[in-house]
Amino acid sequence: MSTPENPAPTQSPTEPAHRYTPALAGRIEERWQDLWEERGTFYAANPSGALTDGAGEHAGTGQPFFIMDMFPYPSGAGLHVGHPLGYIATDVVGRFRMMCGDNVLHALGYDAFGLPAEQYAVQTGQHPRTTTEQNIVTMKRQLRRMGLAHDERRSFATIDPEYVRWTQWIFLQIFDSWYDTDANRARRISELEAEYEAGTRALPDGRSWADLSDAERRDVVDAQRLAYVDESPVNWCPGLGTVLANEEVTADGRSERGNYPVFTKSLRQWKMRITAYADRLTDDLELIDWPEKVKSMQRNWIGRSTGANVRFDVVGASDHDAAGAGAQVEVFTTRPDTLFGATFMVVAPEHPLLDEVPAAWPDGTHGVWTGGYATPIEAVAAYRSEAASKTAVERQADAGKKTGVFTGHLAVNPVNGSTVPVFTADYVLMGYGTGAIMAVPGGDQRDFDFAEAFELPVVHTVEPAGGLPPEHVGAYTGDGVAVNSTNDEVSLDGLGVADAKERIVAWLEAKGAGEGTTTYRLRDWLFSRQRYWGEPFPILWDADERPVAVPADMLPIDLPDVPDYAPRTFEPDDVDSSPEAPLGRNDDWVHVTLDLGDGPKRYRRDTNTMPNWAGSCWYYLRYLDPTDATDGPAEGTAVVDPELETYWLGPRHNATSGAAGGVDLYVGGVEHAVLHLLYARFWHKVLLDLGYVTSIEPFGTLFNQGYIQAYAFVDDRGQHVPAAEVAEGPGPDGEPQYTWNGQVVQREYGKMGKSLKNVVTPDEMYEQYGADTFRVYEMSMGPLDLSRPWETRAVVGSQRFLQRLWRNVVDEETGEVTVTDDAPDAATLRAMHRAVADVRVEMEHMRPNTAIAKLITYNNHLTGLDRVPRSAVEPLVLMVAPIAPHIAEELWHRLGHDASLAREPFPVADEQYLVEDTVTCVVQVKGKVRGRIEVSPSVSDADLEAAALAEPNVVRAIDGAPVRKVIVRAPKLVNIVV
RNA sequence: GCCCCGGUAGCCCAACCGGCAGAGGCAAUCGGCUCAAACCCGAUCCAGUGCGGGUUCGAAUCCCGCCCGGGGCACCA
Repeated sequence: MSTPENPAPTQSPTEPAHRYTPALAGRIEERWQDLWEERGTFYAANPSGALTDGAGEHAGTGQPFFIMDMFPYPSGAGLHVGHPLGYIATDVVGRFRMMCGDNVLHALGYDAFGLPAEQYAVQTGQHPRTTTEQNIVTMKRQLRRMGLAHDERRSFATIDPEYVRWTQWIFLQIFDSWYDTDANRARRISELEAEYEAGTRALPDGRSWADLSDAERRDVVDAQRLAYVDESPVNWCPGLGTVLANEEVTADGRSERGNYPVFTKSLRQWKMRITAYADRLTDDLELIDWPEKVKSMQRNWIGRSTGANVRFDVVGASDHDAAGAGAQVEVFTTRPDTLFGATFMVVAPEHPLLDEVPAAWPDGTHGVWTGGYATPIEAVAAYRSEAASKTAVERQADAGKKTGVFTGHLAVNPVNGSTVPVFTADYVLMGYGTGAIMAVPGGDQRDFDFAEAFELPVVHTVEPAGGLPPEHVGAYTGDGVAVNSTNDEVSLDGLGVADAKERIVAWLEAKGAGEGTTTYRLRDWLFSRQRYWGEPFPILWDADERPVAVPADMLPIDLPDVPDYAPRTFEPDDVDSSPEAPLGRNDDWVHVTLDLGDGPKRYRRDTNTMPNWAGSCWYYLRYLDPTDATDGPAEGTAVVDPELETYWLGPRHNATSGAAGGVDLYVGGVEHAVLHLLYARFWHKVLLDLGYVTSIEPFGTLFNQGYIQAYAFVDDRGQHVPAAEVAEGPGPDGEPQYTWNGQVVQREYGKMGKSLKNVVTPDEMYEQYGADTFRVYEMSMGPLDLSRPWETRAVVGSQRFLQRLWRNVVDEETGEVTVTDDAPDAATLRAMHRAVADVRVEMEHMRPNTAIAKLITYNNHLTGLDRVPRSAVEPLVLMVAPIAPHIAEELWHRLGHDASLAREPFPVADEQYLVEDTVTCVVQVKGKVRGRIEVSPSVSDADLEAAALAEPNVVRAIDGAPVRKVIVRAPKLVNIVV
């Protein structure tokens, strides 16, 4: 077995024995990876407990710095070169922070439950646990070979029973909570019961607690839990055989995963009351350092909008039958100031008002309103069934086209007593606001379109200064002042929009006709799935079909063996199908007899599993305290030791941590903007309310990395051809042309994927270049947040850089270290300190691409020297270390240092070498460069101006014209205006 | 339709608060090394910053209006 010091002879006899070849790089890399592991080099020290650093010490004076990657899904397909980009970036930051003296915590776990793992297992006919664990082993090997500075002791997978235990434990905490809107936080169910018992809190429906049976009391409480079961319309996806959360359904009504149709079906399902946190989830975005794009996506998804609920009396109907007599319809509007312009109403087709409609059309019904039907009953029934049968896709396609029908109901506008017709139309959604709107065609384009189609009157109640131009057609949605908005008691005329809103809301509230309110687009999170590969719910159903929490000491509830773990799926468009949970297939598991303190009883286990998001909702906490309760409080009842949470995550736990605390750097793709990131924030806030954490937000700083894209090539038949075998050459017109086996192929730009035949794997890169070269290339391709194309042939540039670095220290022929102990010359000193100063700035701002450029520049300077001074190259080796750690460790070692450089201080520039002896001053005439003069950096404005005016080329350019103005920016620039 | 990001050399990308358009890499060309080639070393070539206006002594950078590419949202009252 050869060692890096004594490499095996290379194939080619002419190749120097000690050249930095891929083979040598590989030996160096694997040796250091073993050494780091043996020494525990990257062990992060907790302030107390079992986890110390590699030397057995607890956390010292270094600032805690917690770095995280969005953890991977161990796919069966293996990694391609695009996947590790973020992992390398966080590794570079982590190693850099370590060299800056921070106590860095960086580890990687695996998100291993979920649909793809299950589907892969079904395909290969194996148990999901088998395939998932195999995939994790493969992925760990690929990632280890990259040399990531992770604390391996803190790695885990969400499928580990010890992890599942805590996922289920958190679920039970949420189940055991309700939201106190007065205190604006979650509290324990026992406190709710105590307040009901004491009579200090009224029951929602006004009944008396004392009068209720035990069963009734449980129903009251169960309905208020943050994790609750209810029957309501949910997203049912027959193609996947499970229900889905709103966040998992695309805008055109298909499943995000698998792209199957999704139908609305009323089912009894578990939900999480995330809506209780809508305000805090919106407001606290102010406290964290996230990309504005992600923040706005979250705000958008939560969709807070303030306005008013206004009640319209429904009239007229009583003349025909009893339906609706004395009834009211409540609408939500963000523009109560336009109430005087409401000339009709629209309710969603599913609105309960339509359950009974008048038997005959009232007087004054326009022909166009009826849709040709003889009675409102027929018209509404027809429209409702038409709307119900419309798929989300069709509805989407029809957006903008206004359909609807008059319901026969008339309502009274509370501000002016005018009678307005009530229509139903599918442009009003039952799921938003109250499912009913007041239509103001003068102020809303959608209402205007509807009014035009149905010949309804238009009243403008807002006008811009100077009034609407006579040629104005359509709604006026701009700013302006109220007009036509006066009744006997209140007038809005002349008020701006904000003032008008305030005045009319006050009037509505005084009249009892409405009140100011806030609505949200966010819905409660549908939390149950009818799949096998997920966490079972720690819930038992008693004989009365009421839920009972499994005691914490009985956790985890393991997945049962079932004869078939494939989900029961259906034809993707089978609307009438219903979910069937695979866990129900094991009768022995489902039915249990347990003594929960009131004697042995029969229970039925909940057969749902949790969504994939559950495990990723709290994994950041697991990194802090990965050894379960052994590190925690004596009873072992908390998900994370409070001391560790405060140390790593608490508000202002280091110099850059904000008031919300949280992970110091969280890197991942933007695709989780509203799913994982919203759910995790919600769980974190529940844990905060219950006192388990002190940080207000889980992720203090978020960074979205770009994607590595790739070119793919297709032939005439549209078939992809292997990208690696495509040749590029000039075509007949001089433009680049691509050929494969002699035939011309077309180039496409996009993802890297098996079916596109353009996958490049990290393993190939290790083999052909080594891990360090691969790392340097990925980091030098461009800024981290930009997507860019992979180009294997360009990797050689990074390899050349490392080879030159190697040769600056080691003789390729003999393997001898060639550095001298001579003092560097002045130019080298200046170049070195310039590089040190610049590289530090680039690293601090997470710009490895420009840091590498400056390292290359300095390395090239050293290459030009006859002998490289040790003191000139050692700082370079240290600065390279975060990006290419193996070669840096090896050179550091060969330069005579016994210890790893992982915690050597990152070089600091000496100011005195940063000032140049002279600087080149540019002299412009009318903004154009006409001359250059060498001057002292400390030259005075006056001297510089005089020198500039004397410069021969400048004199020629001025050509005797009178000088009007001279702008001097000493010492770099003079601009002469003539 | 609305919102966000981007457009600089053949390609990937730099350019701080407006101050010489170029740090780095790839490719190409030439030269050196070599019996020769590859590797390696050295050098050269290449854009006036997507388009049109404006502000300024001076604009890749700031403002206005467009074009192209990528992403997000989309009958949310």
